[in-house]
Amino acid sequence: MADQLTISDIASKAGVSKTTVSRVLNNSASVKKATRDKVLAVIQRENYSPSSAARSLSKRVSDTIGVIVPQLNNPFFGEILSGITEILDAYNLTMLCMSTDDNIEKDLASLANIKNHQVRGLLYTPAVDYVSSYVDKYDRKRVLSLLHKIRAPIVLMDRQLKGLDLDGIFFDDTKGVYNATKALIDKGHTKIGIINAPLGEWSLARIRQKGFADAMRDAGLPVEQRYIFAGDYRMSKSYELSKELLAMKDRPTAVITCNNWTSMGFLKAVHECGESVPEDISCIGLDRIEALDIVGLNFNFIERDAVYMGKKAMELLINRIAFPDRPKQNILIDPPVVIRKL
Amino acid sequence: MADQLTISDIASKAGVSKTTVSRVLNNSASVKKATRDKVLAVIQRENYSPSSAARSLSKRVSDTIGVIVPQLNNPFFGEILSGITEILDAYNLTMLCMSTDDNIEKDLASLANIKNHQVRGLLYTPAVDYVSSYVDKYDRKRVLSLLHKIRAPIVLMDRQLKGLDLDGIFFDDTKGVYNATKALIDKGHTKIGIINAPLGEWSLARIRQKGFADAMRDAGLPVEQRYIFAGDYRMSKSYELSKELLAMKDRPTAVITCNNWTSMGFLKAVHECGESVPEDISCIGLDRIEALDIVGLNFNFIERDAVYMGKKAMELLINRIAFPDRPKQNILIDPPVVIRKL
DNA sequence: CTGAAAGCGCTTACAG
DNA sequence: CTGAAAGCGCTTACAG
Repeated sequence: MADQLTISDIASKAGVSKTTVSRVLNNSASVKKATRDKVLAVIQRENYSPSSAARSLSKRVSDTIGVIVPQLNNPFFGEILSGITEILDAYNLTMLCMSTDDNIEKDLASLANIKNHQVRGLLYTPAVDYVSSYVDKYDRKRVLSLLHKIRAPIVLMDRQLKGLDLDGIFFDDTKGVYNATKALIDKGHTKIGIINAPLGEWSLARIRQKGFADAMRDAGLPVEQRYIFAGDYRMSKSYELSKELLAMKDRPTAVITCNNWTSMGFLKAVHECGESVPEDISCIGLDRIEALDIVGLNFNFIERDAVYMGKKAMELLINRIAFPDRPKQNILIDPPVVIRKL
Repeated sequence: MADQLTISDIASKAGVSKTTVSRVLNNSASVKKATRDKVLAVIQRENYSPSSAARSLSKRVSDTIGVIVPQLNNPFFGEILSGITEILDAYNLTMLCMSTDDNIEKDLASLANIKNHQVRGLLYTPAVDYVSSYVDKYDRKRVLSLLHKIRAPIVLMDRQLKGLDLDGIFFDDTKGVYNATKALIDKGHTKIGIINAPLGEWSLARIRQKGFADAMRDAGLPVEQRYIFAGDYRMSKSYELSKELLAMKDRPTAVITCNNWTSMGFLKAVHECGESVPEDISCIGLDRIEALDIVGLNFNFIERDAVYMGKKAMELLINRIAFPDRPKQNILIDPPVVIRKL
């Protein structure tokens, strides 16, 4: 078996020039129908498909898009990827996928990698909020420089980078948490806790906190500092904090948990204390937890449809590739609050 | 800002030839220390990194590995990806990721795509069991031909393709299901059902069924055809079948559910019927369902560590790339049965 | 409608 | 230890 079929092989077998083969491959210039058919037949018969490396090199862009997410074993991002691929295939694009583990160095390395691959576009969930003053100035410089060097369009997913003129798609967490908090208040709760993350580090934490604070303020309720817990959106930390919360003498009667793992940590702590939700303490979490829903556990949540986010992000990117000069778009998805039992 | 820095720019700035720059980039031939340092300094200062397309074209292999999985929104595969990336980064490889949605056409398209990208290797979970007689002969031919054209090493993950001399890593589902069934029998159950998938289509279904049948036989128990349900490893189908099962007059007292979604569908049905596990009917599922575990729902399961599988698969691939001629390896992971409450 | 030639940005014998 | 030159497999002006 010959090594790898090249465009020259096809050209000679079809009795035409490489140029012509290239043209039918790319549907670029007009080729006489008879010629085209002949070439197509050979391509078909030989099962030829062009090398993407060669193609990328001469076109100066590849047929790939980059996807950078902070975690791959979080179903939230799995669903985003799933949404992305739904659209991707229709455009003959391939996904270069990297996970940064919420780590700055890996994030920068991924960005550099993306640059070298000359992707057509990038779907990006930054590992940290580089624009925040919390982040080291040097790291901010580096990320900005890399972002600038990636000539392809970039669409932000789920996490904002304020002040950078980029397309983006986000959930309106402020509204989601506001509505969730309000639901709790309407039910009569006044002592409401929240397990979130450090506001400096996470823009997500800020917008979620805002929804909470706004709702409390609108109801004339004070925001008690001691009812605010800063986790890291991971389960184990949330579990610890929840234990603390549950052990308080004057503890909250309801809690907002700010992502799926935070909710899991909370529920674990509640269960271990022999208590239950919502009998002993109420809870509304950010993100559906499918399994709980299914077994009728009455878990209340703010629903973020991640598959939808992935699809929309990819559509934004496709549009941006097609129309580079249109003003940037930021889509805000309104996440409904689903109350099973308060 | 200049368009894109090339190796020529670096060469001229450093006052050496492209060849020399290439050599320090690749650490290929020996370069005088002074020269190397000079070149390195320029690369550093200019923040240069070579185009991967150009590199791939001249080396005839890319710096990517392909990963083909059937689903991206199943946490099982999310965890596999997560395991893969843990290893990947250390080798400066990038992951091309595709999802086939358990669909033959998408699977073939992905394989073709992988071929064009000249990946260094492929981690592959086939959409269907191409070797089974159930699959159209023409499709089998096509997949075999594609697999053959991908010159890079291939490692199978989770789903076997019997008769093809490939590396692979799998869970010993036969043993897992055997032990689970035995646990049920030891507890006194004799009427045991199983929600699996069609045996012809799925090799996974066959090995799981075998574990079940073996355990029944070893216990001298008959395998009742009407207690065997063939779903499709998706939730909605399992839900339907479970409703049927629960409505049987002489129904099983215990059920084996053959993947995470099958378990979810079953639990949903049980819950909707106002019954509970294990009081009204016992269950052991394949795959942990983290959320249930956490809220103390006493869900029994056969534990498949998907992150571990991803890591090991990647390690197999790395080894195969390094030693192309060693005999192929097949790793069988023994999945423990975790019993919470029977 | 078609083809010869140059070029994309690297690597790799080959020569020195 | 270093460099000039050819080549990887495509695409794209340019010319006809």
